[in-house]
Amino acid sequence: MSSIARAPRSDNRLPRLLDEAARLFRQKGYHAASIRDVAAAVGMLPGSLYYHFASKEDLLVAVYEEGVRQISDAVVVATAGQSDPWRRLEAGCVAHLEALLRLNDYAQVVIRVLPRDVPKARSRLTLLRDAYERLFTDLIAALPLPAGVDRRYLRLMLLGALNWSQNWYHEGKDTPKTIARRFLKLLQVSLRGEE
Amino acid sequence: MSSIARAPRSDNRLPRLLDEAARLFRQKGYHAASIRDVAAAVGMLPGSLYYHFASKEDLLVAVYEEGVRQISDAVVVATAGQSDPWRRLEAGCVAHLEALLRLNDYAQVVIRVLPRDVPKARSRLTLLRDAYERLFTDLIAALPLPAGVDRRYLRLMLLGALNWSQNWYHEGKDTPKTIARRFLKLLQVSLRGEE
Amino acid sequence: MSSIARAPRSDNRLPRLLDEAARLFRQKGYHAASIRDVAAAVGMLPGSLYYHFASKEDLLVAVYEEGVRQISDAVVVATAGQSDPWRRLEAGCVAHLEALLRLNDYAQVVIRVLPRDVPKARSRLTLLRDAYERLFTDLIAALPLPAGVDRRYLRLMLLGALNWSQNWYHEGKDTPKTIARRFLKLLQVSLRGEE
Amino acid sequence: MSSIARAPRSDNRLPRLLDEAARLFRQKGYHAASIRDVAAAVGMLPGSLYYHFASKEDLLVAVYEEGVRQISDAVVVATAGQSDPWRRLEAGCVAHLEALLRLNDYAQVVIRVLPRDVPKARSRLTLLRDAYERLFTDLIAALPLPAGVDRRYLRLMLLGALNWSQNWYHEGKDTPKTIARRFLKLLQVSLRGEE
DNA sequence: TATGAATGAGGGTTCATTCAT
DNA sequence: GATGAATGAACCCTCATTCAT
Repeated sequence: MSSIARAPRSDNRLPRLLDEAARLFRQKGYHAASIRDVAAAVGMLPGSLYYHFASKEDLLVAVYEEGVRQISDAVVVATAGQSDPWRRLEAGCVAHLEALLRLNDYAQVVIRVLPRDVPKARSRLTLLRDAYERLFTDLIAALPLPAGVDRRYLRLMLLGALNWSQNWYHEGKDTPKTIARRFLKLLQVSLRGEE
Repeated sequence: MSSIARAPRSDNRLPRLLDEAARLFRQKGYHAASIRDVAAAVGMLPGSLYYHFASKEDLLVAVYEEGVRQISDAVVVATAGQSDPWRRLEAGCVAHLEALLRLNDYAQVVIRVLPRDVPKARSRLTLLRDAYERLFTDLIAALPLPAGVDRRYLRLMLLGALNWSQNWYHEGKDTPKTIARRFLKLLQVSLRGEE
Repeated sequence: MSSIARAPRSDNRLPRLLDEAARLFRQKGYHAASIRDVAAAVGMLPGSLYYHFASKEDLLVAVYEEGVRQISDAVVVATAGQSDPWRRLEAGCVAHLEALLRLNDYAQVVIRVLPRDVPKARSRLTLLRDAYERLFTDLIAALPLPAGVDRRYLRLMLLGALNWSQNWYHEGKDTPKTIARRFLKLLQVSLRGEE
Repeated sequence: MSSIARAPRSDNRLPRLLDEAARLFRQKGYHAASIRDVAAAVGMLPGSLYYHFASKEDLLVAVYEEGVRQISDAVVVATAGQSDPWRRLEAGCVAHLEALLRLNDYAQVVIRVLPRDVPKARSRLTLLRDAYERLFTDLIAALPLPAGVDRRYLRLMLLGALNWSQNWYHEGKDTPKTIARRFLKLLQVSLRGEE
């Protein structure tokens, strides 16, 4: 009846390894973050890292996978609370941008490290990104839109604008939430007077 | 009166050096393109390059400068032919995107190589980018817009979306011109039916 | 009377381990075949291998031992059927060469991996080789030879030529049997006309 | 008339680099001799070596080339003094073996490092070896031999036996010259009494 | 018998850069 | 303007091996 308490899962350093990799890839980018940096951050020797990952690219892919998982979850959770299509899209964009700009090393890596900069992992990274973007394809598919609006371009424009914000955002000014909402507003209203 | 015409331009290889640097930075990115690669492409030895540039960052900055110059010229020339503010903006976006996606190694470097990826040159690169973006600030300032529209966000959204297209564009489908126009259209019309 | 039959051989993987080690040492050589390679080939982890062998050198020595055992057996069996000394030598050479070139990973390792390439095992490997070569010392001792012929050099020449054939033999042309016979023939006849 | 003495060829360290590489490859074999070893022996940093050679394999090939050159020269010079075909062959074998066993790091590498142990350089090494062996093909072609003697096998046997002597030779006993002569003698006489 | 996780050393190689000539 | 030769640091990675479990 009394069961012996099983030893808690071995004090695995793999999660910390991923955390530090995410942090460094986000901070310095893929090329500038060395395997040594990552290993040192988790208190390992560089070679030890290769017990967990066969190559630096594989480490990146693992971070990407986790990044996509986390940001997907964030978007799914955020949109679940809404039923109105525009509200749902807005919630998704806000979640996306908050992960991207502030909260989440993993998610930031997904946007910051561009597939074309890592040829050996390019296709895998692209697949992961594409899978994620499908969430937005769906959110946009649900929008009631005027005839003739190309939903694909709507997605590309919206996500492009959001993702690019990593290049100009500085903590302290507008919040991610504000940014996302303003971008959406620009799409919702007509900028041409004659309408 | 007739002075002996001195050959005004030595056959120096600096232009080719910049051309090849632009090509390689565009193709591989900053980190993956080595000084060796660039030197080899011009038929120089790596050390010789340092006669022209004090560091790899300086070489990048020189390419950036030329890139900004060329893409600025392209935008200025394109907009010069138009007087209607929206037409002017459209012409600017098309010129921007064509340089970015197809025509111009220098211009592509300006978008492809992100300042944060090159800490030692970051501020210089950012200054150059900002100077260029001012062209769009002006184009957008001239637009007749409904009250309450934040022109700064309009610029950030539009340029963000355009710049990000480097990440998904593939030659053969839509042309840069089409893409630019569709993005603008999305901004011009109201996506919300009720408006 | 009937004792409980103990399963005499556990399903232990040591034989397969040796087999794969032999295969890999033969295929890649000692240095290029890593403990990882061997372990992976048996479906073990590298560390697990150290339950069976204290070091990579010990593993090599074990393969060598088995190699010498097998090639010795082959030679003994082949010569057993012959009584004429020259026939016996020929049978031994053919058996030696067939093991060496075609049939036997273990035997091939004995010739392919040179003692001087593995300093830590050098003396042990040399002892094993020497023990094996004694078979040929005996076969040659039994030959009726003209006076003045140095039997030691005969052995060195014959075995050297045979062993070196690993460096030029390609499956498909002459068979090991043919090669061995031709070498012997060259020794048996006089190449100098005047005799 | 009095010309200004040109600066003696730059005190190039490449020759020393090759010398030390030859020495170490001969001493330890290809795999066990590291780039770091070679560099240290010549007083360079490991990376500096790559100014001269693009890879470790290329360094080996360069040593091989020099080895083949030197041993070829030795054989050519040695045989030049003789006119009798058997004497010429003998002189060639003696020169070959002296280079192989005692005198010449470069030549020893050619025999000690086996092409199959260096897959990336295999074909190049084999070509070099083959070119060298053609000297012996020619020497053997010139021999007056009984009908039916296969000269190719004669070459393979002779060179195999000579080359393999690296595996058993120890300074102090018989000299290379003696060894070469004894091997040849074994071929020249008939070992079969009845012939 | 093995695994999981790591060590410590060292592998070959590439990098941006320097500087005498 | 450029070369030839090298530096020093760092690169990613692989090695044989260890040891608690």
